[in-house]
Amino acid sequence: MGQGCGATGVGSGLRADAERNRLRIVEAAREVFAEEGIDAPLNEVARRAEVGIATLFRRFPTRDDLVTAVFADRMSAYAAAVDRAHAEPDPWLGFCRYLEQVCAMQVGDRGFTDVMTQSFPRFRSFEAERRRSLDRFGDLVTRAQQAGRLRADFVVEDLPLLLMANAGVVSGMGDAAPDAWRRLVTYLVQAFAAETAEGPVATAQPLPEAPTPRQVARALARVQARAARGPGRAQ
Amino acid sequence: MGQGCGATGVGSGLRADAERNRLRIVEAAREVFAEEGIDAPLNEVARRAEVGIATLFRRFPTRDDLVTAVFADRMSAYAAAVDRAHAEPDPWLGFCRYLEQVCAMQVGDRGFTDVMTQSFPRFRSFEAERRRSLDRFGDLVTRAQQAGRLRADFVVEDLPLLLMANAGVVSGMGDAAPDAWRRLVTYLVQAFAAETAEGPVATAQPLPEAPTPRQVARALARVQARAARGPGRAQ
DNA sequence: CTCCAAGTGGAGTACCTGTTCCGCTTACAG
DNA sequence: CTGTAAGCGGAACAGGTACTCCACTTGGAG
Repeated sequence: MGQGCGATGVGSGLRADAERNRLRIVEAAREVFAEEGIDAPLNEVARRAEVGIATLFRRFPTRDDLVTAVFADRMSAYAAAVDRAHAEPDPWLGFCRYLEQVCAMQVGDRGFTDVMTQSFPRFRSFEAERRRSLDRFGDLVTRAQQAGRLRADFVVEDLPLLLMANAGVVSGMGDAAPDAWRRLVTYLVQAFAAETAEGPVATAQPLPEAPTPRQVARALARVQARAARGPGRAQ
Repeated sequence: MGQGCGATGVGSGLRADAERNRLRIVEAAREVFAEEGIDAPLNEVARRAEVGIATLFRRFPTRDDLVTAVFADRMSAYAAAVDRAHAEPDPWLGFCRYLEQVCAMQVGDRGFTDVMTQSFPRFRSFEAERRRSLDRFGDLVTRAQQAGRLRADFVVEDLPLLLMANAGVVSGMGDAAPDAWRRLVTYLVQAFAAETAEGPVATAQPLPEAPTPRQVARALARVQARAARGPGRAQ
């Protein structure tokens, strides 16, 4: 007698109206998160989706479930970027374009910036993708170094460094100067060039130690812990 | 008959016990702001000062009053740094040291980072000091450029850019990698060197437009507006 | 010592956000 | 068409923070 779940065709297992609401919620969350970051009030998401708050919580019991659903496709794009970079025949150009693309992704979407800089370990579902991307980025680095274009003391951990710096500029400048980040990235790309490292300035001032992978991991975990402690404030 | 205000000696105009409490509050706020940023709950400040919440609000009617009191001396230090830089005989060294000092000030004090990156226009009392510092920094820039050590396309608006980038790294890495910011600053200093700008990489990839002073001002104002709208969240 | 204005602390109010509960509605299988 | 489980919405509860009010205490002038 009536197991109810009709499953009209796909394996969603949701009633048609429920599936429709789910999509409305994700769509609304995409907008809200982009504007206010992933800590935006969920009330607002439900309101914009024209859905009761309970419906939102029923479908996405935790904020992270919602974030995961919202940014899944962007994460794929992030993962795809490194593959595109590998396809580029010129190692240095591939390296530079990758940095620029990744930084560009942080622009105009505060939510994705949050996900990129604080939230990798927070969302388990993204961890595998992130790890793979970083590995592939390592290949990119090696290739550019062997071509003699990227300085030898560049390490993969400089990528999170760049992402955090870029996030600072993006969130600091906001829409008042939406292209300011390009200037930072250009400065840094020039600093990353092998010839810069061989110049007298660089020789006189050696690069300080990069953060270790463990340190980066701890840093990201710390942000996660802070977010867990208090879902408020933060800014 | 009794106008009450004894004024023990200095012009504080406060009763002795009240003055004592004021100091306790500022001291507590200094600690709390350093740890949690300038949006930290004021409850916590009052608790740590062992003072009733009403006392805090009576003495500092707005959060900004408290922030101003807490960071007045640090702002003086910030202003003094540019003078020290001018005293340095080598223009390039003075320029570099200034950048490093200013960035170092953002480390280990989340509150000061907030004040430096979001809050200049928010706190009128600091506006004059900031403007003067930026002017003096402009002299530093000119001097270093005339010495042929600083690239000609460097502009004073690159300083807020650097501060925002640095703030991103400082808050992102936290105490997990407390020295990571040095690596960013070193990269950037090398990028700022004149010889870097003359290299083939820089020539191939010209620097994008810097944000105009107006854009920077608007960016900072925007952050102020957001902070005014909702004293929560942020993080 | 007396007195009172300055000062105090904590309870109270208001607002915001997260999260759950529960009675009502509806899609859809039979 | 009908029954029912899935789904729904909003009220209610909970916790945290900003800010105010007011009855009580106290420094210090005279």
